[in-house]
Amino acid sequence: MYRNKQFYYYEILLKLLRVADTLWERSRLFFSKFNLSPSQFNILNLLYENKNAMTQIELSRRLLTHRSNITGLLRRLETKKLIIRRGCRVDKRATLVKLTPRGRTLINKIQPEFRNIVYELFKDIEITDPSEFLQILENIESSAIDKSKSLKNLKNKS
Amino acid sequence: MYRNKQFYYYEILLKLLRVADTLWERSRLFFSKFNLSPSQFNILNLLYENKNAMTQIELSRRLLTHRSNITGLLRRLETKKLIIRRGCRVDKRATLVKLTPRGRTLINKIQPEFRNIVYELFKDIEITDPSEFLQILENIESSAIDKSKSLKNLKNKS
DNA sequence: TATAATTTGTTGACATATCAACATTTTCTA
DNA sequence: TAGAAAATGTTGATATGTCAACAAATTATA
Repeated sequence: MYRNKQFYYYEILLKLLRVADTLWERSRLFFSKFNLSPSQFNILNLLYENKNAMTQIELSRRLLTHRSNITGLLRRLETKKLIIRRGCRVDKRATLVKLTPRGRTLINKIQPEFRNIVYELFKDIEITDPSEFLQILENIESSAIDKSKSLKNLKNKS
Repeated sequence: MYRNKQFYYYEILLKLLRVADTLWERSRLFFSKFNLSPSQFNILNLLYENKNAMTQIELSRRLLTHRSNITGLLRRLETKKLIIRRGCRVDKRATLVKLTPRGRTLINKIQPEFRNIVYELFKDIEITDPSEFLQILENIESSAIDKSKSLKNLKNKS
C-alpha cells in the first residue's frame, strides 16, 4: 500500500498532538498527588533550575504562555506558599519570583519520582536512534515557529 | 559526550510536549482566520468524516476530552449554525450531532488549506523513515495510556 | 421482573489559556 | 532632553478543560 509523504505529514501532526495530549493527562494525574497542575509544576521546576529569581516575563517566555496567564498561576502558587514575589528594584515595572524553602522541598521530592515515571513510560519502547528522534522533534518545532512568525507577529510571547 | 537512555527519555518527553504546544498554537492562528478554535475544528472534522450523526459521548471518546467539555463546544458551534443536535429516538439519553450544510461547506473550504499548511510545515524536514517515526509516537501513546489506567480508572473517558 | 448499577448529558465550581485595555515604568529617537 | 514607543504586569471578558453531582434513561442482575 503506497503512502505518499503528505499522508505521513498529516498523520504525524495528528499523532503528535494526540500523544502530547495523552502525556499531559498522564502527568496531570501524577502531579495531582501533590496537589499541583502540570503548569504549576513547570513553573516550580523552572524556578528550581534558575537559582536566581526570575521575572514574570522570563517565565512566560520559557513556558510559551501569555504573560497574563503567569499572573494567575503565580497567585495560586503564592497562596500555597510555594513561591514569593517582590518588586524588582532595578526595573520597577518587573516582579521577581523565587521559590520558598517549602517550594524547593516539594520540587526536590517530586523530581526523582517524575523521572522514574518517565523512565517507566519509555523503557519498553524501541527507539533505534533517540538522538535522531529528538532532532526531528526539534526541527518540527523550529519549522512551526518560523511559520507562525510569518502568520502573525509573536510580540506578545517574546 | 555520553548520554544515557534516561537522559533521552526525559528530553524526548519535554520536547514532545513543547512541539505539540507550538503546533497547537500554530493551528490556533490558522483556524482563527475562520473564527474557529482547533477544538471546534476537530469536532467539525470528525463529524465530516462520519457521514452519519454521532452522539456526544462518541465525540468525547474520539477527541480525548471529558463529556462535559463537549456540551460547551457544541453549544458554541450550534450558535454559529455549524452543527445541529436532536434527541436520539432509540436511546433517549443520547443526543445526535450532525453538521449543517453551512458546517459542511466550511469544512470543505478549510481542509485543503490546512493540509497545505501541514505540508509547508514538514516539507523541509528530513525524516529518514516516516513510518517508523509514526510508529514510535504510537508506542509512546499506548504506553502512556496503559500507565494511566494503572493510576486511575479512566471510566469517564472511555 | 424489581431494583441496582451504569450510561448520557447538563450544570456549577474552578484552573488554565488567550486577548484587549490599562497604568506604570523604561527605552528609544528626533 | 522631551515626547513617542515599547515593555511589564494586572484586570476583565471569554474559551477550553476537569471534576462532582444531578436527572433521566438504559442495562444488568438477583
